[in-house]
Amino acid sequence: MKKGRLYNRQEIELISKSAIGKSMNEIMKEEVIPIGKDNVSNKGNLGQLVEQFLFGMENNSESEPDFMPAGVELKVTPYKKIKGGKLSAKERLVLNIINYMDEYKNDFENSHFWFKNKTIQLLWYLWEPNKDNKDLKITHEKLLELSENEDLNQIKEDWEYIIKKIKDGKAHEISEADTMYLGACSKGANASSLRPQPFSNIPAMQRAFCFKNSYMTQLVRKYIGDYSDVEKVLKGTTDTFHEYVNNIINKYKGKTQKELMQKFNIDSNAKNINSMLISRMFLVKSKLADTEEFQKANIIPKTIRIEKNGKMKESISFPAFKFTDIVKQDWETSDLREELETTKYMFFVFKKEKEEYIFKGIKLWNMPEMDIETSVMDMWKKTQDTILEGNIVRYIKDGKRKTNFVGMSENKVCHVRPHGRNSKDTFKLPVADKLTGVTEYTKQCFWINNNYIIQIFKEFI
DNA sequence: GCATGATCATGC
DNA sequence: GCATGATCATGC
Repeated sequence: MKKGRLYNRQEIELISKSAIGKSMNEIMKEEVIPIGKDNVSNKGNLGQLVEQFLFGMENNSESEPDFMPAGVELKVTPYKKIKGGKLSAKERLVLNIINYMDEYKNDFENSHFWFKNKTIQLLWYLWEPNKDNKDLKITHEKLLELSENEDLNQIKEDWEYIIKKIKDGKAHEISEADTMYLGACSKGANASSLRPQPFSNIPAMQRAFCFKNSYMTQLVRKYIGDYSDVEKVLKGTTDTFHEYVNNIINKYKGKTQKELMQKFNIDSNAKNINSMLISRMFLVKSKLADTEEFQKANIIPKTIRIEKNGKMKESISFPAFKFTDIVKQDWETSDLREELETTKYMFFVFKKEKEEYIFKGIKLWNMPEMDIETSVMDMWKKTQDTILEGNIVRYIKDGKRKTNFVGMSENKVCHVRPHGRNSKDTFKLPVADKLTGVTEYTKQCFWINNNYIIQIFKEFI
């Protein structure tokens, strides 16, 4: 039988199936193929170990697919259980590094991305906390043929978007949140892993193509479990996501809130009335944010109101954070940084004219890297310090506690403010507050400043 | 009118 | 009962 890199597609699939139900330790014990044993790394890099012990391949960093001439790329990737018993990808799937100097010369069909990744043999393992990597079990496999994939058109559109940024001399402005399914994630230790780009003198952060974490989560749910209850936005249409969204927006643009409420037969004075309206526009029963396409692309819909004077009264809230989580994290791997780098926001704009809010359209936006790495980082680190030092309450006046958290006037992009049912809705503090001695405090969250975000809505004002 | 603390209505 | 998106209330 042929070996290692020379396996054909059927053999690759067969061997992959034979690994199901086994941990790396078990596979290594079997010693089916004891090749390359001398340079086994003990770091527990499962991808490398699978290559060596399951397929008998030497480690390589070739720029062609792992199996040649079969043209199959091997990927070993984790998923996990999250609350409610649902499954989720644990990581984005990192594909090939983007060579800014070369990749733009190609069409999608002869791109390096396509050459390397058009056929991917996936091996999924279930990640569990506090377990050695080599004890985690491989549970599922799937040969992913991108050419037959229902998402191919979107993936191609994403690839072209990234390439266009390179051609425009804007490789340094690329963000993983730019695109829907195929992203360009940063690769390298930190922001100092810079590379030249062909149409600008500004060095750009090294990036790799990846399937976004959100996209991988949907693959996990589709091929491993939990898929049935996910509602699709695109039903019985050949439109792409963006075309479909545009059609819907054009249909309702210019209508007043009252007209929309009548049309959809909603009578409510809920604070989230506008988000109820947009769910109805898209004909979805669940929340728009919970639909397959929004989940896969990690797009979060938000409604905003612009007042007659062209300003927003309110800032934009995030879910409450846990004080105990913030102190455990580093900025580089923090939840907030991860979210801002990978999330695209779809703002549904309602503007007040005369005495009525009118639906004006949508704006897709993700926060520029520059703001994340300066203002947001600054706020996050100060928040962590404040909690760690137990230095939350500054003083109390009229029964209201003034805090030392970063305020709106202190930071151009974002701030920290309460976010709970009321002031008694609290989370535990890791360190008791010095002034008051309390060991729990009103839930807080990060907010995007209204006077920062308003600048992106110029076209609606 | 802005900044900040506080809270509401919904849906699961 | 809780998380969440969204907005209200008040003092300077």
